[in-house]
Amino acid sequence: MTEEKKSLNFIEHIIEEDLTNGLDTKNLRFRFPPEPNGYLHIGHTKAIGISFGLGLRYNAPVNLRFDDTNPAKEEQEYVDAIKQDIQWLGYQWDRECYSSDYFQQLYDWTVQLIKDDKAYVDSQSAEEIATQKGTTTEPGTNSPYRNRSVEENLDLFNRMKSGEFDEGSHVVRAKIDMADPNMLMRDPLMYRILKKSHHRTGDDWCIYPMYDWTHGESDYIESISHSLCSLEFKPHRKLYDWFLDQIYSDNIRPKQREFARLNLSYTIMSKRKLLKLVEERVVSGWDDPRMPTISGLRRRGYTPASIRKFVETVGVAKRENVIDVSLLEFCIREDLNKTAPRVMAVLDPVKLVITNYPKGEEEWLEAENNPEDASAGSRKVPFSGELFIEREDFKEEAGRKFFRLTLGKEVRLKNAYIIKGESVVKDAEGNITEIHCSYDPKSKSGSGTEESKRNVKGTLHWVSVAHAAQAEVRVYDRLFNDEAPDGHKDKDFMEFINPDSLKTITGYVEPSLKETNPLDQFQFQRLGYFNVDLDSKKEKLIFNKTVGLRDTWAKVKPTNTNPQKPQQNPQKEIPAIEEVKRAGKKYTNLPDEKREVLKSRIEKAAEKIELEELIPLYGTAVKKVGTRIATMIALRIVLDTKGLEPDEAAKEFIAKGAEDKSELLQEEALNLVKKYSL
RNA sequence: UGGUCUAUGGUGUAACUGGCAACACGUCUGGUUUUGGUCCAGAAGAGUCUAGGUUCGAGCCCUAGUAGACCAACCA
Repeated sequence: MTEEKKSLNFIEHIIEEDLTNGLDTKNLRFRFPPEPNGYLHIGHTKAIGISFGLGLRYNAPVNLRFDDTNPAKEEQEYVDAIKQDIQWLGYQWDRECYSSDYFQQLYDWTVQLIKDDKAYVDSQSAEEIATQKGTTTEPGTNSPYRNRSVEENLDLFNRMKSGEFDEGSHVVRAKIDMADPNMLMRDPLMYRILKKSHHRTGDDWCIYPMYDWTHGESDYIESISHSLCSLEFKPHRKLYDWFLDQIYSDNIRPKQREFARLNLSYTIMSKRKLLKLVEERVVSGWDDPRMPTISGLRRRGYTPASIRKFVETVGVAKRENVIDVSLLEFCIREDLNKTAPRVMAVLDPVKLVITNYPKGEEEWLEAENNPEDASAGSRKVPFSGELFIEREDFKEEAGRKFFRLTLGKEVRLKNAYIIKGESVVKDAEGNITEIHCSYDPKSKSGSGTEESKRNVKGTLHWVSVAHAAQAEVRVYDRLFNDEAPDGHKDKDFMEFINPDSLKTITGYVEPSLKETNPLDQFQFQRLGYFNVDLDSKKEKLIFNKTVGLRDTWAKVKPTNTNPQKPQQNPQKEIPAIEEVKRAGKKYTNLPDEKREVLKSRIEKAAEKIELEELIPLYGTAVKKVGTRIATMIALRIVLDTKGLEPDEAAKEFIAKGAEDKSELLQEEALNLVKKYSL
């Protein structure tokens, strides 16, 4: 299609196969079916990305379908939020559908099932039905109501619909098999009575269909060709197909396929748990920038492109996975690096006085907006004799790896002059209150002088004290201290909440930032990417830190407060005999030169092996030709280095090898035969 | 305990009909750079969960085992 030669994931393989088996590309149609009972989060973007991505790839329509069959939990507010989030991500659905649109059709089909003796009304309590279900190891038992007559069932179902009965008094069940090893096939519920008002159908209905009875039929009604969902629905597939069998005539037959859901390290994805964070005020709301919700990410400064790239990069497969947040961070940095204007802001200020700068002077210096984008142009920033620089950028005594400002050394002020540290002023406690320096007037950036082109090792960002604007800056850290907060059986995820996930600081920003709008994005040079918060106003600027710059310096600093898990792969100590086996496995499958490498590896390992150690290998080695060869080579070396004659077991092994089908093995064996004249 | 699914560098995903295990992130070098960013060049790191089988040849096929996940809501 559009891309060159991207490898296909397993779902694309399935589709390709269907296509070669005669499915018309025109009949391809997908769907994204959220339940409107909460906000979308980063986990959903995988499902969204898969279905909408397939739509784009095959130029096929994708329906947005709200799976709204449980009025107890669903609200219009969520419908609206979900639509907004999907649009913001940049995807376009074909039709906007609702499962509730199919209530009548579902009802009619149920009547048909009852007539066909495939469904019945059960009048037991929920508890009774549950105990009859049996367990995963024991079959269930039939309901006493299972053999009601068609007429009675029809009558009861009709009266359920008309509101004659209380909640919980009757349900409709499919008549399948109470002994099926798949629990979902043990006469699953199709309808329950729910006297609740629905956000779309109001009080039209007081019976509502269950998920299983709704989903496949909705797919069928909409002519969905491939119905993609996450792995926990795998057991539902059998039921999905059974229900489809009952009503299928000749339309497109939808196919459910399942993929592994997305897990992100240091966060949680469950709607229930996210709700708890909101309710217990751990975060400020669903769109708190620390939340993994789409709205949280948006407020944090993540772009649609970065999220789409992320989803694309994580891939699609069927095994459980935990994706490192560093990949998400990479995606947003990559995007923002190309697009975010560079500005200067000082978040932990210390005053820098330029002693030889004319008192009261100021000048407006040219500053490039984005070195990655020539069309971004430039702007003017005010400079004066009193500046703020980052406290971290100065050290009285510095090691040779520190190339920021120290006494007696030179650094460049970004877009300005080269300065040299002269002295410090301290308060009574010994804290530095001012740093004094001198500047070289001829070194002004862009002035064309020789001094302006001089190379100094360090470059510092700064703002002018007199011109800077004050701003509140919210710096976020991960919400949880644990890689998998909800992955512990014995501990609650709330125990892992990071108490320092939000730091609110007051910083100084260059004056150009007074003219910004919420959600505008910037790179604060040398610090990271920041955006303007939704609550920011001209009188009170508020910025969110989206993500820091990649920082290799932070890693070598002794005071690294953000401990990355040390994940150096320890060199595994492999026993010599194991080495021979391993090398052997691969032996026959390689070209000559690579085989030589392997051979020398075997030979080297063999020097450490005793003759007796090889005996167990004669047995297993008979099975695999590579192992046989490796063992033969090892045997040769062992005999050589120890100056031994082959024992009985070895002789037998050699004799077998000399008659082997594999020429490589024969060759090795024959050498030994000759050498020891066997 | 029954059923279903899964197993490939630290992480995630590839490897078509069996044929030199690749890509991205991360890590580490070096270079460029008025951001310790970007960019450029390079390196280390897996022999594909284990044991068998089929095959000239297995990550891929077969058998058994092990480990993990999912399944007993009038939720989706």
